[in-house]
Amino acid sequence: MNLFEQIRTSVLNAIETLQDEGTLPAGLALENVAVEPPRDPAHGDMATNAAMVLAKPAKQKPRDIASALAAKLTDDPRIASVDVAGPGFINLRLDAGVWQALPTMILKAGRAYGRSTMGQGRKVNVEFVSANPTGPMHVGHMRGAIVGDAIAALLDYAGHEVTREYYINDGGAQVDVLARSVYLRYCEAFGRDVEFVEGTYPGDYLVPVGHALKDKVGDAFLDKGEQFWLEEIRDFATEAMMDLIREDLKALGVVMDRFYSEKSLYGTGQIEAAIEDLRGKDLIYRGTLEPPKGKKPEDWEPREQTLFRSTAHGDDVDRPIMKSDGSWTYFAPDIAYHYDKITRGYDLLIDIFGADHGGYVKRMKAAVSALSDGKVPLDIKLLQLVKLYKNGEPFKMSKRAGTFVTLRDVVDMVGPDAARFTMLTRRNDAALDFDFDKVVEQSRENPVFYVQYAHARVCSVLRKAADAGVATDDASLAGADLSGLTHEAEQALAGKLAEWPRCVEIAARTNEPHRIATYLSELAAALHGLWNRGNDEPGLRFVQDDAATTQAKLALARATAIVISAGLGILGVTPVEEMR
RNA sequence: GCACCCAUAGCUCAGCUGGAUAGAGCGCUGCCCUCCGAAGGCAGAGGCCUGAGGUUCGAAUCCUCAUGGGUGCGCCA
Repeated sequence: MNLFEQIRTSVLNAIETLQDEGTLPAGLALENVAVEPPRDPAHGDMATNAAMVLAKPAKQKPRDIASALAAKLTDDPRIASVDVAGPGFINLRLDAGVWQALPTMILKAGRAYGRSTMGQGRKVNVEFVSANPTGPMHVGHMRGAIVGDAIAALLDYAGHEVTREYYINDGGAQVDVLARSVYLRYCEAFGRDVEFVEGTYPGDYLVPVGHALKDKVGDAFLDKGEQFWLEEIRDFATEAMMDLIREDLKALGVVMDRFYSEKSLYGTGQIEAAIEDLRGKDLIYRGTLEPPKGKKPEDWEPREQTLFRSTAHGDDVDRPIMKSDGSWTYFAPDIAYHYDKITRGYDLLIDIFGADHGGYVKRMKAAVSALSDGKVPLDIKLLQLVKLYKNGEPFKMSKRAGTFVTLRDVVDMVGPDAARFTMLTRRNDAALDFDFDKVVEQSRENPVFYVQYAHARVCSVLRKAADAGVATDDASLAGADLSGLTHEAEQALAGKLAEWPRCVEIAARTNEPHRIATYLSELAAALHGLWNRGNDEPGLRFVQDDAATTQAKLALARATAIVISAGLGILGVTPVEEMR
């Protein structure tokens, strides 16, 4: 399926032949032998670094190895010509038939073209969003939701068994604050005057929750002390907030496989069990931490605490897991939660955090390393800020003034597709500019539009051909004879299509979905490029006078649309059939 | 003070487990629209890949140091 892998196999076979002949020594490490698209298309269709990689271990000159390899590679019927260039690159030009076969293969495979088995069914847990259940989600959560969902989809496409998971922080003090805030709204629902003092959430999104509570319990909690209602309102309010969050996620097109409650870890012995596991490894002890140098907290005083020896697993200092009053710190349930994930048998854990949680990466990795005896890797993606703009001007939001941009606001303004694609065009560790006007702008500079437009153009030309009586279903196009597709612009597009499986594997290996978005922009550019050439050279247009030629060209176009559709599918974006 | 992240064209950013002459869009300059969708197209100028060392046949990419920016740093999650 992956043309680059197929040719790489051919290169490896050629190396083996040379080894059998004694030209090359046996036992060479071949992992670094790569077959890649050349930087400059003039160099050919593919290039391999084999000779340069093998030169040192084989104790031969790279150019000599290259010449010997080149001679063997010409035996492969798919390889039309071979030449040695530069320090020892072997440039390959493939037989035109190889390119011409590609669209046919894609038409037969559909969106499965590019699927990879590299994951080998390994179980992966992607934990993302995990916003506190104290209010609606904002744009920062949105980037996390989109990136996490795309990573999950990407790994699924690359052959992993993926679970999307959300950790509900419903065990800390912030849900008590939520409960008190809802209590105020509840009182308000009875016409009382209330005051939102320091330490409560004044947002009006709690107004309906207060009313709902009134409907449920009547005046049972009115004029009662906190001890009578705190627990019940906490549960009620948390559930209401989670309903809100689930709805927002749904509006974005994100569906979690599991919501995992922090509270469920308390009183069940799970935290204790995780800590006991660490204690059994001699990683828990009583001790006193040094104050941080340089910036010493005002109220610093030496204190003996229960600590996790995270330094034994790469952290800078050991971390407290218990407060002085004997209750757990937030870190303890986090440890227990990850212990649970490990126990559930995942081969890989991925956490998506905001960049402001960067300080917790080392300790979390240390915990997972300790709990799994180094067997389960934890990859933590830190997401940088999203900066909002409106028409080029910074869009300031201030919680105090109440002009707080929620995830829902953004989705309502630009739609889930534009929001998702735009959020996936940048690396996670780069800050992202999000301009409300630009993400819906229909122009070359907006990649969302550019990629969608390419897909719509193909759909449009297929409709046009169908109107002219050409059979344009995938099965018919798969039967077309593509031997007439010899133009370099057509081959460039086919070459881009050949890169798709490779792109998927690189993106999946690095957990970087933005690579899919970058690839789609390039693929769209190749399609638009070919289309534009058709303006000057009528022979390159997709719809020709005779049906057979038209079908051949449409096969290439339709294959492109299939790959765009598959790529957008990973990003969670719906491909459109027309732009109107 | 320490840790982590970042630094690529005037601007916003890509850059493949290290590969050949570092790419795209915007902006700029010059051409082009009787043509399947010109909500544009083609061409051109524009770079010490922050700096200095190192590893390597080969470094924007890996390592060290420096500089500049972001984030965080014991009973908040």
